[in-house]
Amino acid sequence: MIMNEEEEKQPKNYNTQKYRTPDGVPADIVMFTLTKRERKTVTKTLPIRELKVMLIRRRSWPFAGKWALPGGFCRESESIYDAAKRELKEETGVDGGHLEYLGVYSQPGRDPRGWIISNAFFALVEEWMLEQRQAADDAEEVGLFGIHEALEQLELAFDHREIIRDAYIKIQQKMLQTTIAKQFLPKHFTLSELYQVIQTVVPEFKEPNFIRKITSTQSRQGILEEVRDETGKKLSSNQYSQRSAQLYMFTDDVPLLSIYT
Amino acid sequence: MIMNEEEEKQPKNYNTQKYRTPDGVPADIVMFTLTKRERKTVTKTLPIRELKVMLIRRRSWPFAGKWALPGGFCRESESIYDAAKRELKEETGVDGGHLEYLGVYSQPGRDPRGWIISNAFFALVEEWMLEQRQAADDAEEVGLFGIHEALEQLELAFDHREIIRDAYIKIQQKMLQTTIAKQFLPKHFTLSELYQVIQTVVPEFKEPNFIRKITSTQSRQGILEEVRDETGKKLSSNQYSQRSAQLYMFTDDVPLLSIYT
DNA sequence: AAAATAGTGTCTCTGAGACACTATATA
DNA sequence: TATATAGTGTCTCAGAGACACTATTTT
Repeated sequence: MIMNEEEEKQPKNYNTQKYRTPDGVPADIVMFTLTKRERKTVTKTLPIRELKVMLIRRRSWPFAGKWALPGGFCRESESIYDAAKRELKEETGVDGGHLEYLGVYSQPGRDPRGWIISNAFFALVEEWMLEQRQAADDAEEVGLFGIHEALEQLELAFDHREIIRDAYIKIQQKMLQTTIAKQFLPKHFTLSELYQVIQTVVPEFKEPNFIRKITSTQSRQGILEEVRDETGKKLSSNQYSQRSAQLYMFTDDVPLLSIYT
Repeated sequence: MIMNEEEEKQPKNYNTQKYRTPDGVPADIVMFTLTKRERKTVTKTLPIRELKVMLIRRRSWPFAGKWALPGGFCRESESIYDAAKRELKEETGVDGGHLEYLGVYSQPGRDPRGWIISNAFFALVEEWMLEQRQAADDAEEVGLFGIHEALEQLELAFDHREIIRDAYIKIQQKMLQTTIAKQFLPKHFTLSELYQVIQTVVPEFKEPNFIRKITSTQSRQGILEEVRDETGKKLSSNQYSQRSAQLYMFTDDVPLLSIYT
């Protein structure tokens, strides 16, 4: 911000505490991860994937014993996004991961401690980041829950059920309309893996001709690219199947969708 | 929220003012309107439309004399959305209009008055609502500016340029991906009007076969519906053209887009 | 050979895109 | 009659959807 001298002088009679002010503005984070569990079968097969949410069991009032989103109060010297980033790092020990703003939760009475306005984020992190966290700080009870278990069976603190529900809706939208699937995949992946990741987050997604469409249609060509070696030969992998499958990677293209075209 | 007795008892030693707390959490609103100006031509023609933003000239420190978004501080007894709704009503005198959350602005130093975290909204209102406002309260200087004028030429208070830019990006996205165009149209409208509204908000939008596509394609049939009278006869209007044009209305369908299908 | 997954051939039908054409009303 | 806007005829080609088929590798 650029200001000139004149307007920068704060009037002597200006009092910031004239009105009741909030008691705190925390950032709470819905941390999603996609767990991968190898299946013990006779033949090679894709691992079972599951969308999970990380929660922390509260130890003190209010909602002691209930599960809650990780989060922390924002400080005056940082933006709310910075606070969320700091919190994410504290929980995972890692700087990376997708972190995105979700919304503000300000219903009066949502926090018995006072007038506390929460800013929610969601993060997509890798499973190992959370495991690291659990090892580092075993003073706090950390849990990884399937999204439906968290939403339907757990006793949650504050309005965190609502926040998790909103985050789930948003991640499903984003999974179909952006390329965040890449957050849950290695750099190079097969189309079956991609399909499985999409279906894990959005079970309703069904696309019988998925491979055909994604490879043959002009409009989709932009977002995926075949992986090739130095000589230009296409690379494939048979990690999860008998016949080896072509490897793909996301490009940096962000497709723009419209209902009118 | 349902709580049992036990956990609801606030510990005596709990002090909500242990830490520095924010000095206020306002809701600021980017109020968009689409002005319609009749053209004086020999033949009937569509009015010229323009996307405008309503701003208020600040009278006191800080940023006295600069243009700013309308807004007001949130009270303890209301949610931030309620505060925005209240503010919108104060400015327009009307309860209606599309009001949607935009995001939080919390960069340290953004407000010289202290630690003030703004929650931005955008609203789509009709022009007459703002005219009413201007008449009601002539103590305050109100201005309607073209979006590009506001972004590129005006001296704006706080970080309001950034907020307006973000709101502009969001309204453009929403215009293409949802049916908010209906906020800028009468209940019944012609396809030329719809096309013009879309182009006014998103100048890059070009669709030579617009009428053909929107009427002939299955996937689009869901969102628009022909207007008919009681006997089922299609209704048309020649308000803006020689030959009368079919009238349409939006259905309640919300199309779900995906980059993978 | 059987099984499992990857990927193709091929057919049908919808719809996008282009452009010239017709239709309706007004100056 | 000229003009302005609304809307259609028609052709070509891309691509969606279905389903049987082939390809590759492991058991």
